[in-house]
Amino acid sequence: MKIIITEKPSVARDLAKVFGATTKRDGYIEGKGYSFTWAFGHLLQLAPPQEYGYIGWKVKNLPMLPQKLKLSVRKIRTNEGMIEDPSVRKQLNTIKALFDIATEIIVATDAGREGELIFRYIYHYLHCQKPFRRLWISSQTDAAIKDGFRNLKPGKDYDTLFYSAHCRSESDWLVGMNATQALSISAGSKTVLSLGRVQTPTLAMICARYLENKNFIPQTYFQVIISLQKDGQNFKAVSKKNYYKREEAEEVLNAVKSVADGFATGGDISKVETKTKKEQPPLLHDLSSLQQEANKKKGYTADETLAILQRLYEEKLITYPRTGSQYIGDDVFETIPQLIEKQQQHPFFSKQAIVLANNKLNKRSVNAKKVTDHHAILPTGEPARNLSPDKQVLYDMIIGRMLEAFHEVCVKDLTKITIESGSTFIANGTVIRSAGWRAVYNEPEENDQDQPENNTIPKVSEGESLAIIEKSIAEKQTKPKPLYTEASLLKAMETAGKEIEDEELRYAMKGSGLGTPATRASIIETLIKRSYITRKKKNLLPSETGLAVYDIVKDKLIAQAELTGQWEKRLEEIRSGASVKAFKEEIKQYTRKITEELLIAGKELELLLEDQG
DNA sequence: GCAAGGTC
Repeated sequence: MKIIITEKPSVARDLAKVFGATTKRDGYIEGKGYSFTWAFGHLLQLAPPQEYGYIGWKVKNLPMLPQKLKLSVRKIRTNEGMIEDPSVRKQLNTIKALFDIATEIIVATDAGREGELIFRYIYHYLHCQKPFRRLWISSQTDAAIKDGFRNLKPGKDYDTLFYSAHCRSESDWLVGMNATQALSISAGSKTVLSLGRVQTPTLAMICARYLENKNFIPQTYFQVIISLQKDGQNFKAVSKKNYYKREEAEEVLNAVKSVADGFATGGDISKVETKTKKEQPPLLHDLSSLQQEANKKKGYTADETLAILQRLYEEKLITYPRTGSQYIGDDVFETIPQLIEKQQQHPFFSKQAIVLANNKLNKRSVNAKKVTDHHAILPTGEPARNLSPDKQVLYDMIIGRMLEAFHEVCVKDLTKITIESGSTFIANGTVIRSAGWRAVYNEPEENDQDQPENNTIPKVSEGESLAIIEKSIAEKQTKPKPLYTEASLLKAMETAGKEIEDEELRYAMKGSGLGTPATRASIIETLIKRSYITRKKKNLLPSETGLAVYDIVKDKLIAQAELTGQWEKRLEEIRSGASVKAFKEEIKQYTRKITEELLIAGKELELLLEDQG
């Protein structure tokens, strides 16, 4: 019996179907000499400190540096505290029984670092010794699966990938557990003050933005606005300069030769520039972009969106949602015309679905090289009837984005007119020549409010003089960067590291950022659970505790996105063959250092937390 | 009581 193990049940079902295996057993599917079993994510986790004899949270235990970290079965929280998850234990027993009778093991967990770790942890925990081969595919179409099985790789080809995954896992444990205990103990052990490679830089971003916003001193400035007329059509122009004194603006205003001042045509057109701009459609959705859209448009939290998507996925209405790729491969692209055709009955999108059916599809979102473990989120094409309102909203966002992504470019004429009337004024106009993908939602763009755009601008030419029928002064204020919302925080986590100065570290974080698509929502929830941050309307605000923790760690490496960059660089080196030993030693050193620092620094928090009661 | 990672 050949045993295939996947990361999650849905993949096992897809593989079994291709092989024609149809007998459903408890925890696996059987047929044609194969058994397809599965994990559900990580079944095993690094054992908590008490399993090494570090009982209670005590300074004498710190830093906790066990000789060897152990694995233990995933736990769930119950009224009696943390217990082994019985469904996980049961599935491990199923996997063990299958491994015991296996003539061959084929590893089909997701094609990535964590997928490798999910299998290796199971394999080691079960003390399995049998050789295994690796399936490495990034789409679940029949063709991709068949091709993948014809090209199974020796398991050992992925040993270094496992080493890098293992280092990631152990390093997060060592730094996170020790830093958390050190800070919590030295602050008086009244509450859990957690710290970690991902959560602490995330907290730092929220706090830094909050303080920047709070301490921002707005500056008043003035613009002079004129209204011109041509052939009975009005449009606005704004002074080229901003003025910081009202008197200056008034001088400029007074110099404007308006009709009221006795000038029938006091606005001289000195320049007309028109250029055509092609605007590509947005890419297909990945989890993060969808969470951002759902937060902006509907106020859903990242966590809520993920939960709703999981239900849509379990009902087989959408493809795998926890993806970090906004692309699909050519094999999936072949199925797109049918998926679009199915939307021709859609109450809102039918018209554009019909338009698309008759158009050549835009292939901007088609790039097999940019498909990582999973491709972009798509509908499966299964009929979606009677969805709850929440599900309908997200399902429609996925459909809408699919239609946009395969649509034609939007073509616009951008016109910039320069007008002289005492001083220089600028009018900007945008005319959409061909809406392309923008026809899907048909929503106006968000404009830069400093430069009002005229949706239509009459045809004018250089040398013409137009009537100025109105003039006024607009008083404005400079604005701080806005507080983070979940949408902007997700974006910031994704792109964290883009500003890192060291080129190598910046490169190492490219395409990863802080956390992963699957974990960002839970990182935000952790910060809320610790009372580090609160939600206020759409904004995320730091609490007193959050700010106090930030103040203690803000200059330390643990609060910087660079830490992830440094690790990613080393982990990639390990994946390509570098020694694990040196990195592990550095992590130990860093653990000792940060633990020692926090045991001292946390004392500053003790009084503050007492004050809060 | 604690990390970050995965998923029902």
